[in-house]
Amino acid sequence: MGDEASARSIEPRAWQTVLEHVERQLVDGTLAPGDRLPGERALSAALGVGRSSVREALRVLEVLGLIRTHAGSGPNSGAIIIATPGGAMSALMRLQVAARGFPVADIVRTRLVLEASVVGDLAATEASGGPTRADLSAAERLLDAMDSPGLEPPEFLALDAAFHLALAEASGNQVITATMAGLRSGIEGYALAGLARLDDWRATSARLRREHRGIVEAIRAADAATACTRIHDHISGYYAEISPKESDPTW
Amino acid sequence: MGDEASARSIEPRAWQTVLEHVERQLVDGTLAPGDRLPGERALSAALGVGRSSVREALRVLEVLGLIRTHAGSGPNSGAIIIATPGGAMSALMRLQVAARGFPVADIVRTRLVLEASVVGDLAATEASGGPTRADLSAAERLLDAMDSPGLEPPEFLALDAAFHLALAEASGNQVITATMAGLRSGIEGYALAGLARLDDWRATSARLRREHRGIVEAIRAADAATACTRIHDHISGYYAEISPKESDPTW
DNA sequence: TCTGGTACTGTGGTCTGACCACAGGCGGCT
DNA sequence: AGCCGCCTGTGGTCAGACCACAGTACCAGA
Repeated sequence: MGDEASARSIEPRAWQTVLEHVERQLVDGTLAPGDRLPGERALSAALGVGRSSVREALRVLEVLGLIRTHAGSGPNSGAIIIATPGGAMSALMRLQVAARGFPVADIVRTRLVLEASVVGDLAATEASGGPTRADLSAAERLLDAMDSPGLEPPEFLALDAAFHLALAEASGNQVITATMAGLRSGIEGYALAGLARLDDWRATSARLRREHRGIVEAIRAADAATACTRIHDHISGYYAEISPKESDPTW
Repeated sequence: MGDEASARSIEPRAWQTVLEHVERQLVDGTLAPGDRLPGERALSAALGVGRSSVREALRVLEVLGLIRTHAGSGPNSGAIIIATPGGAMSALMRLQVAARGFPVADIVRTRLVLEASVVGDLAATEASGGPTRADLSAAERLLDAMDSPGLEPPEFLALDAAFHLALAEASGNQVITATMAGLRSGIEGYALAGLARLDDWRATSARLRREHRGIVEAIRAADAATACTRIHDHISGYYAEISPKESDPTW
C-alpha cells in the first residue's frame, strides 16, 4: 500500500499549503498578533489556489483560535491574527469526548494533576510574597457569588467552573489555563447530566462552597501540601458523586 | 429558500450548523467511531447549506482529529469518524506558540507537571504490581536505540520525544498522552534551535541517556518520589541549558 | 467455469464565477 | 460646516463544473 505515495502525496492538499504559508510567516515574524492577513482573493492569487481552499485554511485557523474574521471594511475588517487558545481547546476536548477519544475519567484525572499543581504554585507564590493577592481576590469574588441563595444548579456549576479557571489564571501559566478551560468544557455535559444523580443538592452545594473556601484559605496560608490535598479531594469527591454507577463506555 | 438572506443575520454561520449537526449526532450516539458520514453532497442537501460550507466544517473536523477522509469508493472512502487527538493537539500548540499565544516557558512548566505525574503514577502502579512492565519495555527499547553511536542530534531528539511519549502512553491516560504530544511539538522548533547553544553535545547526550535510565530505574523500583525528582531535574535542566540567555519574547 | 480487463459509479479535491450583507470612506448635497 | 447616500472592498455563501481516484459490476475471452 505504500505505492500510492508516488503521485499524490508529493503535492500537499491546497488548503495545507495555505496553512503552512501562514504558519511560516508566523514563525519568522512576518505575521504577528494584531496584523491583518491579505484578503482571501489576494491570498488565493498569491498562492495559486482557489478561494475555497483559502477559506478552508482560514476556517481551521479560526477554530484554532489564531484569527478572527470580520466582514465589511475598515481597520476591523478582514482576518486578524489573534491568539486565544481557550476556545480551540474547548472545542477539541468537547468533540474528542463526544467521539469517545477521551474517556471522562482521564479528563478528571488530568484536572486533578493540573489543579493540584496550580494551587501548589499559588501557595508557593504566596509564601514568597508578591502581588498575587489581586488575582486571588477575583476567585474570591466568584465564591461570594456562589453564596447567593436561590442559585440554580447550572448557574452554580458555571460559577464553579469560573472559580477553578480563575485559580489557573492566577497561577499565570497560560498553557495550563487554556488546557483547564478545555478540560472543563469537555466534561461540562457530564457534569450537568450528573446533577440528576445527586440526592441532596443543597447539601452538596454547601459542601462545595465550604471546600472552595478551604482551598483558598490554604493558599492564603501558603500551605501548599494542604491546598493540594484539599483540591484533590474536592474534585475527586465531586466526580465520584456524580459518576454513573453502572459501567459507561464514555467514562 | 428565499428567506435565507434575512435569516442569515440571526442564524449561525453555515459551516457551524454542520459542525453542530455532527457533534449532536456524536453525542447522542447516532455517529460513533468507525462510522461513515454522509457524502458531502448529501450533507449539503440535508442541511440546506452549500457544499463549500460542508467542506469547511469537515476540514475543521479533520484538523481536530475527528474524521479521516479518503476519495474513491468502497468501505474506506468518504469521511470516517476517528478519534486521534494527537495531531490536533500538536497543531494547536505549534500554532499558538508561533502566534505568541503560548510562551515556551509555560509549555515547559506544563510538561514538568504532567510528566512528574506520569512517572509518579507509573511507579505507584509498579508498586501495586500489575502488567505495566510490557509498556515500560517499549520505552526501554527507545533508550536502547538512543545508545546507538553516530546518532545525529535531531535523530536523538526524536527518540527522546518518543521516549517521553512512551512513558505517557504507559500511564494509560489518553488526555495526558495527547497533551504531551502537543506540548512536545509546540516546542520542537525551539529544541532544535537550542542545539546550537550546546557547548558539548556528546556530554549532554551522555547525561540525558544516564538520566533517562535513572528515571526508568526509579519507576521499576516503585520509588515515586525519586522518579518525580529525577524527571523534574531532567526536563528543567535540559531547557535551562538550551534556553537563550538574553530575554526572548517567545520564552 | 474461470479469468481478466474495462467501463461505470460515486467519492473527495479543487477551481471558477456569481451574488449577498456588511462597514467604512468619500464626495456631493443641504 | 454638517449630514446623507453612493461606492468600494471585505468576508459569507452558493452553484456548477471538472478532475483523480478506488471499488464494483459486467462482459468478453480462454
